[in-house]
Amino acid sequence: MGMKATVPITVAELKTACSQCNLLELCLPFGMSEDEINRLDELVGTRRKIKRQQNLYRAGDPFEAIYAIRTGSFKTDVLLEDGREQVTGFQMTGEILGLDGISAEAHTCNAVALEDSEVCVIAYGKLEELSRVVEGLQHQFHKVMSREIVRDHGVMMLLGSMRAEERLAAFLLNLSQRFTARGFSAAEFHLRMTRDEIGSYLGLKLETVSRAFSKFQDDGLIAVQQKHIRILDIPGLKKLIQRNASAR
Amino acid sequence: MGMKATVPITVAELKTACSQCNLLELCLPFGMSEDEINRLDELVGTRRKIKRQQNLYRAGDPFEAIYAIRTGSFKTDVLLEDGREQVTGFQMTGEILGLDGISAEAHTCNAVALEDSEVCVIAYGKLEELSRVVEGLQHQFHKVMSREIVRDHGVMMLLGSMRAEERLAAFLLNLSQRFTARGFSAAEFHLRMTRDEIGSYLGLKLETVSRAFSKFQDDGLIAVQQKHIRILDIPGLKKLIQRNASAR
DNA sequence: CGCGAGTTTGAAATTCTTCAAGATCGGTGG
DNA sequence: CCACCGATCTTGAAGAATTTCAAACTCGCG
Repeated sequence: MGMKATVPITVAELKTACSQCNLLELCLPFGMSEDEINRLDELVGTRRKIKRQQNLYRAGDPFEAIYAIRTGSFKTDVLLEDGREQVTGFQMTGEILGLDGISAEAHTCNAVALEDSEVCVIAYGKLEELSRVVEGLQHQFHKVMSREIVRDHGVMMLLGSMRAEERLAAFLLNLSQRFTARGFSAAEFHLRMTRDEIGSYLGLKLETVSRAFSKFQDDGLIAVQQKHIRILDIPGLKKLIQRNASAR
Repeated sequence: MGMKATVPITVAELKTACSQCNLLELCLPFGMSEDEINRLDELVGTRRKIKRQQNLYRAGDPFEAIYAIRTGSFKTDVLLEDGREQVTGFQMTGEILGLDGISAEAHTCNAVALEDSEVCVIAYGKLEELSRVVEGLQHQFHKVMSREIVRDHGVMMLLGSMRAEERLAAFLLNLSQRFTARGFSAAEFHLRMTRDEIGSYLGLKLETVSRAFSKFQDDGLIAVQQKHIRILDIPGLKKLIQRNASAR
């Protein structure tokens, strides 16, 4: 096991050049010039595979890196002492995980893979360093963080002001839109999360989620078969969110 | 009204040196070296006074600056087409407003002064520029954004997994802790927001908020007199949050 | 083929909201 | 100086939404 400086390494196995990545328009480099993106190659140290149900990180883990999802999907959640779980988000390819850790130099939530997944590991120190010289990277990184804040406000709106069916409609439309952005069907997809996880995210019990799914099916808005969803009436779902003027 | 280059200007009226500010440990410069803080003087362009009930910015306004609260307090909210309001946060001195605007170069929520207030205007372009050369500023700014994300997750926990009384208890404890950090009493303070605004923030109707206040008073946890709050039993409030194991 | 995790559905219980009516407060004008 | 006004807050009672509890169903997998 001697170390030989000349041992050839298949770099592609370990590192991922952002410039070669097909997730460019969804991920951190979005909006950067070609020139700038080429300077990002040192940014992504390694990739890391995470098996379904495994943690990418846990609350309390020291913060060292943020992660860009290359394949697969995740949920993030926070736990209360008494065991209550709140899912704070579901993330898919191109989205960034771990931003919560910057504030206290430790992660504050758990990130769990919903399926076998792979992430690009972006050492945070390197990111700060590089974003001091690559303006586009600095700006894009700020945008990513800000987008997360805006997204969170949307979830608050959902949880604080919408009723059960509106929440689920908003959730489905959000998924649909994100699948579309990734080149998948807007109308047909597989849920990677359980009813319980959806419920936790939406502030509802799993039975309530299930009932809302059934109701949508009865109303001809969607076709559900366990985790397989087909949206039949997108405008109908949209109307649901905006019309029910009665708040909670 | 001729312009004379030699007219003496009382700079202190227009600009605020961070290095002279008593909010240092609460605000953006927190954690930076004295040396670094001295390089911040060009950062804060002007101060701006906002009267009670007036907007610092509105959803849709072009994004140009973030704001540090010097005096007073604010709420931020998002509105749905049908008029529903979701208060996304209450901010006090030293806290930063406007981070939501970075993502789309336009603000996505409204910021309204809850009392006559004053903010430091931090031009965003200048902030990016300066944070490329002042490492401490870069890092602190990232921390501020990350902290906002963590805070939002806490609100999601609140809205998604707690019942009415738990939410109010968590809200009061959070206020108490933030007042303490500012050198005010942890146990006695004036609420700057209405029951309706608290309700919107907590995902409850104002009557529910009022009833929870009354209940806490009956239980000897607090003394309420309209907006004046005296907390009598902080451990009691804390227990409320963690003990009620039954989730929603 | 059967097991178990995840899902659906029903009925009762609970929490929160809605509607309605008074009460309280700070400020204003006679 | 005081009565009154509007805004805000409190409280009660009825109603609605969601949860809880319980039981049965479905599907993929060993």
